[in-house]
Amino acid sequence: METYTEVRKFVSRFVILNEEEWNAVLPLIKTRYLKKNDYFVREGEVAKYISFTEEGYLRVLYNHDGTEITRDISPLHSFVTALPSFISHKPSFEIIQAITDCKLFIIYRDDLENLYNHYINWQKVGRRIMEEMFVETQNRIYSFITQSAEMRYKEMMNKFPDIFLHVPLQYIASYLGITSQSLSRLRKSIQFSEE
Amino acid sequence: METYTEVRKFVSRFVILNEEEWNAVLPLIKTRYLKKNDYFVREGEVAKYISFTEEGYLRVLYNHDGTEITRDISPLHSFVTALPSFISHKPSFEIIQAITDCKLFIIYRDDLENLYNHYINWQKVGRRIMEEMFVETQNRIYSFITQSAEMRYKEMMNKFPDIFLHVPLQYIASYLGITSQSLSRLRKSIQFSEE
DNA sequence: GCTTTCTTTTAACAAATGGTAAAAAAGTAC
DNA sequence: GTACTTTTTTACCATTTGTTAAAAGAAAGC
Repeated sequence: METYTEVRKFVSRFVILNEEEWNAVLPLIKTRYLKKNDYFVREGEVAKYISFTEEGYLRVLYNHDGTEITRDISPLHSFVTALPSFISHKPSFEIIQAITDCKLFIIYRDDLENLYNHYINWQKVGRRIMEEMFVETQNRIYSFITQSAEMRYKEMMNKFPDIFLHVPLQYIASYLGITSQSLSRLRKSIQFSEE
Repeated sequence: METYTEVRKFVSRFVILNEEEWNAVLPLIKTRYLKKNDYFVREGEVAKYISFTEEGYLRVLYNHDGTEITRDISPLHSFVTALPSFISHKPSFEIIQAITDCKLFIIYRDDLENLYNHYINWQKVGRRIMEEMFVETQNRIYSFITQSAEMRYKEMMNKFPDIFLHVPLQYIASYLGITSQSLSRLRKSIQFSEE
């Protein structure tokens, strides 16, 4: 029997739920395993679930004139979905793919909607998580405006050191907004300036 | 007596409220006028209100080593606050300033919190608006990753033509992530390629 | 209206990043 | 283990954007 310890820890950062509220979500959670490179959301498919990365890393990308643009790499123990599709019920231009083998906890959109509509505190959880993710994304905007690629790279190393152990550099380069050749050059120059 | 037509229109895009729910917000809304260059949130001040720009334009900026970085320019009829401060109750590093004379509808954080806690549908409005703003911000991340400054400029021209009538170019340059000199050069080269 | 201040533009050079191509390294499949 | 595929690195040149400084233009104050 799953205990969903990490999910509960995550949710508790925003709203403290009583036992009834917490128990309401338990029957809605399914477990899904993905192998490396499997898709969680394919291009053109409607995103019907939200997922929590219990184990492993996902990336959110899209196809830009044949080039894969990685917009996000999910940290461990975070919620991920292709939000534009999830909220509009329209086909997703965003693709979600497993970077490593993954164990995901997923909830159907309709189940989540139900939960939201029956429990004001779950509605609040949804709002608070969105607020937090919005602020995170704003900070990333600031980093694009004010920082060089090198600084963005170094900050990412500090903030998510574990990601560098599991995620190909080309995805990281795209996340940082540069080509993998530029990232390679950056890494080389950093290496020399450190020695 | 204010009718808050634009606010209602905005909110209705997300959730249809019944009269009781709608009426609940009316006593919470205050009107505030700002002159050009007045501050809505000062640096170091806690953001105690959210505002809706009934008239005029606000910008969200912060001080980066003495340079003002404009992270956002509010379109007409949109909600604005310094969210990190608003949700954490901590002093704001973000500054919100009037670019033009403004008429704002504002709601105190505590009043809004109350509204959220008494009406699940208002909680839902908050969540849905946050989702939407999050998606908007994600799209801006994509534009930083995939587009040149010139393309970002052109897209902004298409999307917010009114902003260019009211907002100094230096703020727009910062919003686009470039210097005002670079924007000036861009505009010149676009002008020649059009003729 | 004149002066002062702030904003925008211009220019020349510097630095950062992209594009193309190919080699090297690492990972995967059989 | 070998062949094959994918990822990362290297190199060279092109392009974009930044930096510094100054001039031109526009707005604000008196």
